[in-house]
Amino acid sequence: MDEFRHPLELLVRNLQLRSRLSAEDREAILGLPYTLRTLEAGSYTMREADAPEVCAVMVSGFAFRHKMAGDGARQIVALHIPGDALDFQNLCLDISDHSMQMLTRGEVALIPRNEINKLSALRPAVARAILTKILVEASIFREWVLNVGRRDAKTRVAHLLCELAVRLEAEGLADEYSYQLPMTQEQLADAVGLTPVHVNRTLKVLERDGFLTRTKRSISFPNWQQMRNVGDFNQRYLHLEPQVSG
Amino acid sequence: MDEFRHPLELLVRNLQLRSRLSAEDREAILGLPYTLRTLEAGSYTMREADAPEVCAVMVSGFAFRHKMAGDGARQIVALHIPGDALDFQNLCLDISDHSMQMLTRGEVALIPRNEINKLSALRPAVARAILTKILVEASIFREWVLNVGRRDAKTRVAHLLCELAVRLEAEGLADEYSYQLPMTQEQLADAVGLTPVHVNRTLKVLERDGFLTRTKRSISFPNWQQMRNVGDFNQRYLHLEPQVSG
DNA sequence: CGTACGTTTGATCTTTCTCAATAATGGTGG
DNA sequence: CCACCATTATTGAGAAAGATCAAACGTACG
Repeated sequence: MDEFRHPLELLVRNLQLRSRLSAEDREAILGLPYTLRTLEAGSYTMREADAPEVCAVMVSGFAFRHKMAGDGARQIVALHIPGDALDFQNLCLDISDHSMQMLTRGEVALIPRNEINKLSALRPAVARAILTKILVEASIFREWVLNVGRRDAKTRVAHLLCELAVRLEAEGLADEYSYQLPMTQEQLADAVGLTPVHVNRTLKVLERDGFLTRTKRSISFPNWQQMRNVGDFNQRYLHLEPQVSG
Repeated sequence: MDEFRHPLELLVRNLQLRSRLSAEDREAILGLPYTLRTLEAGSYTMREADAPEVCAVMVSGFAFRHKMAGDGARQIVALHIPGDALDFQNLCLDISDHSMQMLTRGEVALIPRNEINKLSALRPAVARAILTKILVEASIFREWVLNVGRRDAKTRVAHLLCELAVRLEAEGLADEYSYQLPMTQEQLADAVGLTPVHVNRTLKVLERDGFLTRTKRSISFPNWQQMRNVGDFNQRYLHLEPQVSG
């Protein structure tokens, strides 16, 4: 079942999580011109103040979006998994307000920005699917604000882990709420606005209390219901329930 | 100079901060059907889990977008000023993932959702202007995450005040970096992820050190350059520099 | 003029950070 | 396969930012 797969297949599947696309729409997306590129962990796909020219789509691997505070502190503001388009957020903006880095080694399909605009103009359903995806990303930002602003360390870390589990599951990249977490505790800390030391202690507590199991970089939840609870996690903000119309 | 003004005039101006609109585009927006409504401070324009049917545009007054944590804590995730559309964020989403409340008494123009969609389909420049606005709002969310996640109390509060100053100024609603701040310290606290008590102390420090002056609900910055500094504020993320194309 | 709401202040407590050291782990070259 | 190095994870002790609790003070408005 691991036959050849079109690199943009995952993007199509991702968009279809929330939008209906006709066969022609799907074909049109798969027909977009792209360049496939393999990137090392840590490499940048975009830097703050850059002018984005292509739209990268994650084919394999993980990436994160981040901003720096004046004192050098880093805040990760989003995580991206295969099927995500990394640059929908810049579609109409000429200067990037943040940076994007690979979390792991992975492949990325680079699509010229104007090709996406052309396609959107031609196919309203595609335009709408992209807009929907953009709005869901915004929803995730809002939840991220809440997470970082109003939840204590334990809840905060648990919430992030829950979000990743559900997103990976929706994409078909994890099952039974167990997945590879390719983040160091320092990156985790930058995502939740804590220090690495405190993230470490928090993970230990979650583990001690039986909410999660870690082995190397793999993570799993013995009791998903309980984990959701600890993480104050309600997936409504991911808008995965089928959307009907507009 | 306070003659009659079309309620959607401010929306048009707002969109034109980042997008070019032709005279016909502007007319088309002003031609949208709407219902004008006056809302009291504290009233909701939308609740989490609601199905949004109209798109509200702020004509006068202020509003805020917020989410609740499981323990009852509230996080304000966005502030809106006249000219902002409150529901672009829900344009393609059928269930709201957050709530919106009036900060002050104010007027709102309610536009049927599908009218906006129809107009977008008809006028690509309008669609693009709306998308741009949506992306800028997302950028503000990202900065909000950074603010709440990685800045200390003083910087955090200062940053929020700076953002409001610049946004109001851009809209022509404040001058010389002095404006009416219609928020209680409790609301301010919910916006920056602190307690009201600590916000109070922080404001006092900012005042004592000469970074700001407060009289009633009015606020001003004796030295804007210094204030920006304290607030670690760089307005790039507001994308107010003229955008050229795509 | 009294009530409700918002602000201010003090005292104390907690969570999280900081600093520092030690232990694993993974990858590399030999 | 092993020794070595660089990262990452873990742990402890002490410090600090911010939270909590409680009370007093203002102010606006009916």
